[in-house]
Amino acid sequence: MNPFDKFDRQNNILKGDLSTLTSSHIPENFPHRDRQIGLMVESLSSIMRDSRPSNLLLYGKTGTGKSSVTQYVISKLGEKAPNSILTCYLNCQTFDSPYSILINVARSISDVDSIPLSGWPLDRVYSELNTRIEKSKRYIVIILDEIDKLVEKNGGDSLYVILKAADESKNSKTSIIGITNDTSFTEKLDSRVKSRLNQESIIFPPYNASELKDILEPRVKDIIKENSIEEAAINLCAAIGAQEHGDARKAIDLMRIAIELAIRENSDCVTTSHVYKARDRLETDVLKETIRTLPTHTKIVILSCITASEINKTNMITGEIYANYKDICHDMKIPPVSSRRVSDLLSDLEEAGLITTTMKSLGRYGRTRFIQLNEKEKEMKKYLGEDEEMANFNFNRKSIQTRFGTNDPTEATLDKIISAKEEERPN
DNA sequence: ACTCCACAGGAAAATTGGGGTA
DNA sequence: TACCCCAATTTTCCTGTGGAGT
Repeated sequence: MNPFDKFDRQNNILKGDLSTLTSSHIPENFPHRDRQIGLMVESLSSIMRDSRPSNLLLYGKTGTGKSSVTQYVISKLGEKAPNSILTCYLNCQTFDSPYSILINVARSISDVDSIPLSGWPLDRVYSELNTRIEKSKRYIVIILDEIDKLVEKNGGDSLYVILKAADESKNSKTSIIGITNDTSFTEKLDSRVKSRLNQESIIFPPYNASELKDILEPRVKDIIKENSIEEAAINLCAAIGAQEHGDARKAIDLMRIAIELAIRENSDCVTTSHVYKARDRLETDVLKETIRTLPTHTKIVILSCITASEINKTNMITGEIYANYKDICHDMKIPPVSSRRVSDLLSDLEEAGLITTTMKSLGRYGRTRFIQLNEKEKEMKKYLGEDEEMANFNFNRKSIQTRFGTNDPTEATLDKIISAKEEERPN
């Protein structure tokens, strides 16, 4: 059979465009978000009257519609009042320094590309931003996604600078929308920032399964031929999304992948088994992407964890991981970073969900973090093996002897200490 | 009660690399 | 070209700490 036959064979399922089932797609209506939309519109339209700009803070876990609703509302307002609203969307994970934020806001106000990515003193960027704001005479809405990252990284300085810039603009009205999934976010703020930022907040609660179904169903019906999807498949997507703290993004991604799989299998109907397969694939995709985008030294650290765990099985501690890491760097002829730095990289890995660490004190033998790889160890190793940066690492190497430096309690002692500890606290 | 391990993690110093000015 | 300024990243230096050993 000619492999290209597959190409022109009609699929039995799709009648519309599958790309409407991506999380970046902004739909025309948002089930169960009327209240939030109403509040946002109310608040934003008050900037357009001459009243003082009020800043908004949106709370909610991932996939509860914060970003999508924001983009939707902004675009609708833009249609109502063309050429008077200017938006600037920034993800604070990527742009986390005062400098990069100011630059990006300034650039989106007017794209005269005169501000270099580095080199200017901050106050020059600041005054340049102010003149651009005043010149533009438009309403400016700055959306700061994952705004909590700004506080973690440098104590909220960036936030203060940007709020001040917004406050001081005279001719134009500038408003800031902060998006966060950290409900305790405001507690970490310093009071001068808090009063400016926390003027109005809107909460996006997680979706439950039936709400997720209301989201999925109309979108699916638009692009799928009649009777080409089991009701149960939709329900399952909704249920899995609801389990994951009411995550609509996950439910939507699952649905899309399930449909793709069904098409690839050339079946007539999307079934629950497609959804289950989609769930597995989604998981591996996320893991693969997480590992691929890790910085070089972070990759080596996770590699160090993996090779160490192959020998040690359990109970890896920071010192061992670092010693092993240095060995690997030596093998790969890469200069290693300091142990202090590796300590931070381990925290990064924990945040990325690749490892779990527990602080434990071994009394005489110090206090350190115990490191456990997550259950996808084999896959992680495989993806690292495919990574070109890791190409000259010998994946068969085995060498790790360090344990507690020179002052080595025997393995048995350590195990005793640990098991004694675990008996104390069974959970 | 006191010691001391093996780090955690804060703070300051040093390095790196982009950019400006003369 | 030489030299200065700047932000970001890392290193260096440091203080703090839970609990087994003594």
